[in-house]
Amino acid sequence: MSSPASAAPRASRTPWVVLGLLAFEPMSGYDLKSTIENTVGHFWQESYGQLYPTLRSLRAEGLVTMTSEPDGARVRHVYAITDPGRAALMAWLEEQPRATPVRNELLLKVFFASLADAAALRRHLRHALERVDEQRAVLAAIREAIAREPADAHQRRCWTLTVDLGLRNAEAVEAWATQALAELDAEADAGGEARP
Amino acid sequence: MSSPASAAPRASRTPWVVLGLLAFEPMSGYDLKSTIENTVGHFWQESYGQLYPTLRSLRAEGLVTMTSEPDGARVRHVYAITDPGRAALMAWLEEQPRATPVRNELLLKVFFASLADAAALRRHLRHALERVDEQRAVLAAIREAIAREPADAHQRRCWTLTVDLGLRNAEAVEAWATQALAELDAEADAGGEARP
DNA sequence: TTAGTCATGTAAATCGTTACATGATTGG
DNA sequence: CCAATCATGTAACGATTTACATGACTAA
Repeated sequence: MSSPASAAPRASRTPWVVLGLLAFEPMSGYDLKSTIENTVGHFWQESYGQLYPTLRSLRAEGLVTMTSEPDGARVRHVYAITDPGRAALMAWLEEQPRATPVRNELLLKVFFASLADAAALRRHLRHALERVDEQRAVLAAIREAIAREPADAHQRRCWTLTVDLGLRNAEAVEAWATQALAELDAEADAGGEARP
Repeated sequence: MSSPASAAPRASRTPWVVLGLLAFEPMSGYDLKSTIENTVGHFWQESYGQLYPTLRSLRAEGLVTMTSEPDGARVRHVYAITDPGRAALMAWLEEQPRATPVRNELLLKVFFASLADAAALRRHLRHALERVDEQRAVLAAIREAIAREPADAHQRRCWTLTVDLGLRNAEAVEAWATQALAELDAEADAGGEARP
């Protein structure tokens, strides 16, 4: 008795990012993309291929409206959140966040590193340290963008909190990779191997 | 002149997890699933829906072989890595890891928390602290599983390194959430609001 | 004039999860 | 006998990315 598999429930968070940002300010799809990069970009990304279809369906559901503003020969499509949109967003914000599955390719290569040559592991660890610096620069830029934004204290605090965890994670990776490299050096010295 | 979009390049890392584990020991699809959970589960997950099709295509490419071992009335399908499979795996392990996009629903709710009621943010932070404890238990179990495994020192070190970063990340979240809750309390006291 | 950015999207393909389907074995 | 677990998968759907397509505006 095989009834058709009813399959996956709606799980995309894209609508919520969109509604959240539109709750601060009406914007175009293009603006949404760049605002996402400049604010939540260090822990959340969206592509145009997700954004535009999402805007279309949110509009169909009545959670956002679109107005066409003439801009020279072009037309800007500005989206704004509606009252039902705000209500849906609030309800979602109250819900306990679902665990977002973590996938870390660096750790995968570390886990299997004993199958490759010994230099590869060190290389990956040093590369991770370089990326920590880049990440710090990204976080600093976001922090400045927040500082420039006219917003009340509570709003600013919520935004800054996300940067804070980003910094702590960067520190965790830095301490981990540094210690790992030091231990590998110590083991190599003890084993009498040449260090690359 | 619209030639058909050639679309996404092969980006799945599932084949590499499979090849990596089979490089340690031949296994069935079922074994792969549970081994993944017990070893790399804290930073990498795979579903049967990914594993079985991947095993099929790896076999078609000659990177793994399948042997059918009778097991009572059942048949166990045991997969083993081939020499070309090992070569492909080594080459991948040498490559610099691509950045795996991070998506964190908790931070999304924190970022937008000023749009919801003030209690929700505290609730999410407290919930995060609880999940840190669960995560520590998972990591401890994996550490024990590694200790039970007969493996050489270097192999064991690589495996343990992944657990170490997991622990550091857990500490980062704990420190962050604890500090955030304390600061929110201080602000609430200063503002004269009731604390939930 | 040319590079860069603003701006709006679509098409194709792949990635990945969830739910389903099926049946044997094992321990209590 | 029954529940849990071993064991092997597939179907359907939804999520997401990448590449493409198009064109206006702007500053050097």
